[in-house]
Amino acid sequence: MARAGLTAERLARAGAELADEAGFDQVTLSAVARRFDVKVASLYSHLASSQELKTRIALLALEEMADRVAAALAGRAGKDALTAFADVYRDYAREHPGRYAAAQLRLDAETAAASAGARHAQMTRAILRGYDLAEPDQTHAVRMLGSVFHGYISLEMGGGFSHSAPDTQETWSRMLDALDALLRNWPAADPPAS
Amino acid sequence: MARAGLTAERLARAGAELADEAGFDQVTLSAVARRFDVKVASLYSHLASSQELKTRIALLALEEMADRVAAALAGRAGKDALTAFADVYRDYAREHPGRYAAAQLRLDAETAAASAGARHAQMTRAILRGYDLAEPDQTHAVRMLGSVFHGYISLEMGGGFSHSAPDTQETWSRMLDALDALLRNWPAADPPAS
DNA sequence: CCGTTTGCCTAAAAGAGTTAGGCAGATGCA
DNA sequence: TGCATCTGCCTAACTCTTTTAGGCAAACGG
Repeated sequence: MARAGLTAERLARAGAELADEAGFDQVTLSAVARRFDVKVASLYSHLASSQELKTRIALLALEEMADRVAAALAGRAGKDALTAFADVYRDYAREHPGRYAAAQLRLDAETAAASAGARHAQMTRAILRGYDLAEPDQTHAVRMLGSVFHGYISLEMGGGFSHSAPDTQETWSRMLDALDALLRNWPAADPPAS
Repeated sequence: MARAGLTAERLARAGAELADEAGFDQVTLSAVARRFDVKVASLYSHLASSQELKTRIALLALEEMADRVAAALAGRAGKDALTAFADVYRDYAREHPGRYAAAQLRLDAETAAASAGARHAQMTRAILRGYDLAEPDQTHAVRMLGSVFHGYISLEMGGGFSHSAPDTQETWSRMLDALDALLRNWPAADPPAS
């Protein structure tokens, strides 16, 4: 029988395309096998399980996003960097909704350690170099930025802000303005009541 | 044969418990049927599909959260209200991770309209009464709050902030301080560069 | 008390994941 | 080049979940 030239990487790439086209929850060994015109069981020579396929898609997405962020951050600082950083994630999620969803997959500790996760953390922290934040506030701010961006994107993609008055682009810009203002003027612990 | 006394509501409630115990992705008609010691096909007298079960769990969770938020918001204003509001979501997610996950389910338009979603939106807006924000900034702020809380909780539950230095409770408090400060001093559109 | 409704049943099919074992094309070594 | 091994894809079989069709008996309404 002719060999199809399968590889874990090729399977992951096909899975990523399928995720973007049909949704991450439609990513299945059967669907991928169909795409290569191959029997499902054949995939087990390259993947240990359906879970591995999903994990590989997640890792692929994390790498791609990290690469884009790195490129976007080069030569930028302050609010310029903040905006570029945030836009990379939002744009990526719009271009590759399935991959973005995959990237939210909970990875086990060792897989996470080997992922591009560290690069993301590092680059998020790099954003803050343009602002004057000492530890532990820097960590708090890193976590807050991650939360806002991830939360916004997932709500926007999930239709949470559906068809209401100010469009979402407007909110996105104003939110970045607000975050920039906040980072430039990060409040001291336990601020006065008023 | 003895009747088990099944109801869509009872099934949803059992599904919610199962979700909290084993994860929302483990919620399956088979598992719920097992829990009632009933054959799977019998569930179809009460539910049109597995999807309906999931949707009902989501609606249940949204209701429960809305009730808790309403109770927490009574008699509070300003930062006090903001904190109570945020804590309700975070505590709910910790107590009922499966239900919280269910609440993130994408609902179709009519189901969403009939859900407690409107109450959530309304109460989020109520938080801002303690701050001086006119439209459209109010909407931007509502969306931002939703994003931060949802994003933070999902990252925290997904292990995104795992075992790093300042504990997550500390970040949560400081983030609320920061949001309070931000809302009290919401920047005008397009702020100066520095 | 009887007829209808309805709740749970069995049976069956389809789709997904997974494992075991086989065959032939590709690869490697003399 | 020739042969042995390896490896990639196959068939077969089982499990689990979802869903539909049709049956039987308990509950219910007049």
